[in-house]
Amino acid sequence: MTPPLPKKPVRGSSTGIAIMAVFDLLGRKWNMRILWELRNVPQSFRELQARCDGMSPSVLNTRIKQLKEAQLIAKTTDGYQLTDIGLSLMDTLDPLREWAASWEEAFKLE
Amino acid sequence: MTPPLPKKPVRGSSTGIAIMAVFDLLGRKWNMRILWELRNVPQSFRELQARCDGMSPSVLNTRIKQLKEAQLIAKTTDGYQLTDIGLSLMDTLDPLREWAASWEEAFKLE
DNA sequence: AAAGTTGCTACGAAATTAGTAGCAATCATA
DNA sequence: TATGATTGCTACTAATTTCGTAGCAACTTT
Repeated sequence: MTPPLPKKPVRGSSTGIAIMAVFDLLGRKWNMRILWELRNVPQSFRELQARCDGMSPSVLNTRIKQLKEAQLIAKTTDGYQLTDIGLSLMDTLDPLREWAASWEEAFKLE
Repeated sequence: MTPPLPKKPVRGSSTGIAIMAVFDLLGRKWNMRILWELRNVPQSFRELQARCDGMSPSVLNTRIKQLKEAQLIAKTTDGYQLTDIGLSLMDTLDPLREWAASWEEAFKLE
């Protein structure tokens, strides 16, 4: 399971373009959620697991490894937390919240 | 495989919050990529498949169904294309390109 | 009318994800 | 300082997802 990193991509993408690596990384189950849950507070393994609906520890473990390798999170004395780049990713993904709301609206109008 | 929709989520998320449905939907392999490839040009099934590195037609087919159900794409005489909401999603995701570039930078500096 | 193209389904194999159990290390409490 | 709880994580199996190939019916093109 080659982890997606820029420059040396990844799962079914032969292009080598960074955005494809992003799609690959974020397209794996739980990755966005994990980063999202870490956006405000550093958390321990088990805290994180709990916040992610009790996701299985084996998967969480591999996700953590990949996200660390991708330099999006790091382990500190406070637990796992976003790196600067990781945080900036969450910042650029933040408008998703608003979009999600309008998406939801669209469904109510049916 | 319950498809993720707002209000009635989804795979391992019990919250019911729209953003979680987004994470679920976009967290499935190929979904972001498919939307991304459609952002400028409507495309036929086989075109789309080709652009997505020849992804397997069975998966593409189920993805198309889900994305249609989520009202992000629609089938027209020109092929599959983004709906308005789908397009707005791509707009809010657009800054990812720039982020990906800086992410890549961070790796070069190692 | 023959040959190609397109959209899609079937189906078995491979890979990913889930779930449960458990264990060594640290921490807290008594 | 013994005891019990908590934490971080690994092992292992089962379930689900994804892949890959083959193929077919409905068009289109020649």
